[in-house]
Amino acid sequence: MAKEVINREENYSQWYNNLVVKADLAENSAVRGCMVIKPYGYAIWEKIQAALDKMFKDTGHVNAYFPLFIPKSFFSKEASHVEGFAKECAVVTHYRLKNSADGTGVIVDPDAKLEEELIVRPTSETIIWNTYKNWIQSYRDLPILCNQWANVVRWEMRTRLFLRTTEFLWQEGHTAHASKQEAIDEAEKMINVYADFAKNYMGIPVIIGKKSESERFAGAVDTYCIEAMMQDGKALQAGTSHFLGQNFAKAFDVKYTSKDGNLEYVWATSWGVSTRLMGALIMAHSDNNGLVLPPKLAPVHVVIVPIYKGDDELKQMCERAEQIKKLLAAKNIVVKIDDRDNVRSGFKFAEHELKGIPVRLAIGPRDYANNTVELARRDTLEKCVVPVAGIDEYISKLLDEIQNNILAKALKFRQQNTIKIDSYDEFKEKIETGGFFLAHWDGTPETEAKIKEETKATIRCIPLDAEVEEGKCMVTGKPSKQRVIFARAY
RNA sequence: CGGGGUGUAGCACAGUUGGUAGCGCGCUACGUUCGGGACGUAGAGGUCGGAUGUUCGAGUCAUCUCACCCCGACCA
Repeated sequence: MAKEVINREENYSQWYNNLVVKADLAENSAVRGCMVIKPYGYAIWEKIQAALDKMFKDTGHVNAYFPLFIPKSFFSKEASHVEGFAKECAVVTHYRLKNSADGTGVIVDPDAKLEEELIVRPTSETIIWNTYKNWIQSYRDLPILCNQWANVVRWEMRTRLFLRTTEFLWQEGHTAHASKQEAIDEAEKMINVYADFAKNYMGIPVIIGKKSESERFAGAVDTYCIEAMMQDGKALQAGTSHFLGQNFAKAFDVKYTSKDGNLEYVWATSWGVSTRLMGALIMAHSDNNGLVLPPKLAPVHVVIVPIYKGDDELKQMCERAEQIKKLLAAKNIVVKIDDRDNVRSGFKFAEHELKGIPVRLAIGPRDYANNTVELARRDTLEKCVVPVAGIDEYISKLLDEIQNNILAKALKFRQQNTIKIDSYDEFKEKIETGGFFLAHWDGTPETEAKIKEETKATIRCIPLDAEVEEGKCMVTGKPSKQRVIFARAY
C-alpha cells in the first residue's frame, strides 16, 4: 500500500508530502502555509534541539529569549535589512476585537488601532540589537554569546511543508564582539558546528561555503552556509551563519569603550537553523518504505514486535521483550515494545519502517524456545537471527554502524552526482537531471543572474575548502580563481 | 500576484443529459485468524469548501469567494 503512494519516479514532491503524512510527522494547519508538527515529528525535533543546544553550550553560548513583536520603526534602521524583509512580514495593527453589529461574530475594533504597528519577527536582529545597546558599554561586556529558541514568521508567497512554512521553529544565535576578526572567527566556528551536526547526527554530508553577493542575507557582510544534496539531486540550504560587520551596531548605535579609551562600534554575527532540517532528514534518507532515521536522532532506537497466538503467548513474548528492553536500556538504547493486539505483526512491521525506527526485533515462539530474536535493520532492510545473550553489545555496535552507513550512503550519492564542468552547453544539458556542478564563474552578479534565468540553477556556495585553480568562467570566459557550486535548489 | 489543477464520510476517490448521496480503506460489534500491511457477517458515519444566482428541482450549470497542490515570480 505504501509503495503505491510513495512513488518517487512519479512526482518527488507528492512522494515527500505523502511520506510526511503517512509517517505521522506533520500536516498542514488551518492557517495559511503553517504546519502542525505531530507528536512523532516533534519528538525528532526535540532530539535535534537537544544535540544542537549541547553543541552551542560547549562552545560557550547561553540561551535567552526576546519578544515576538518588533516595533515597525526598528526595521527602518538598517536599510538593506528592510529591503530583504519588509515585503514578507505579518503586521499587527490592532489590539482588540468586538462583537459585530449584526451579532454574527466578531470584528476588529476600529477604535483599537495601534499607534505604531508591530511586526511579528521574521528574524530578531533588530530587537536584539536594540536590547544589546543597553547591555554593552565597555570591552569588558564583550563578547555576548546568546542564542534563542523561537518561532518566526515569514509571509512567503509559496509554502512547502517543513521547507518553507509561514511560521517555523528555529534557533538564532546573536553575538557581539570587540574585534572584526573575533566576529569572523565566531561566524566560521558556528558554520562548522552546523556542518559537524549535519554530518555526525543527521548523517548528511554538507558543503561549507560562502554565499555570493546576490544570495547573501539582508544586512550581512558575509553569509556562510551549509549546502546538502537531496535524493533528487536538488540542493537544500541547511544552515547559515552571518558575519554582520558593524551594520547593526551602527543602525542601533551600539558602541563600547575599548581598553585604550576609544569609543568603537561592536562587531556582530548571527546564525540559525530551523525545522527545515527535518525536511532535509526526510528528503536525504527516505526510501519507498518510508523514513530512515539516523539512530542519533531517532526518538525510538529499537522496536520489539511480539509474534504470538493467544494471550498466553503474548504474555510470554512480552516478558522476554521486557528482559531485552532492560538490557538495552542499560546502554541508553530507547526501546518500544509494540504489544498492541488489535493489529497484526505484518502491519506493525510496515508501520515502524514508515516511521524510520532503526532496528526492529521480532520474538515468536520459535525464538522464545531458541532464546533468539529476529533482527531487522531499517537502513538496509536486512534480517537475521541473533541470540539474546549479548544482544545489548550487538545492538549498541549495530546502531553505530547504521549511523555510519546512512552517512556513507548519502556521501556516495553526493559524490556520484557532483561533477566538474567547463562547458556551459554541457551544463545546460546536465542540470536537467540534478546534481552539484563545480564550475568557474567570473564573480559578477550579472553572469549569475543570466545562469539562473537560463537554467534555474543558482550558486549554492563558494566552497571554503576549494583548491585554488586558475580557470575561465564557463559563460563569459573571464578569469576565475576557483570553482563554485551550481545547482537547482529548494 | 500570473498559469494549471483539486475541494464529496476520518483517509483516498467515483458520481452520466440537472431528478432518492456512492465505492474502497479506516471505524464499531461478533466470529475466525495472527512469523510481512488478514477474512467473514452486521452496523455507524455527509448541511457535497463557502456565498449568491438560474431552475419545479443543483454534488452537477453560472458568478463570486476561500483553502490546498503543481509550475512561475519571491524566498531559508
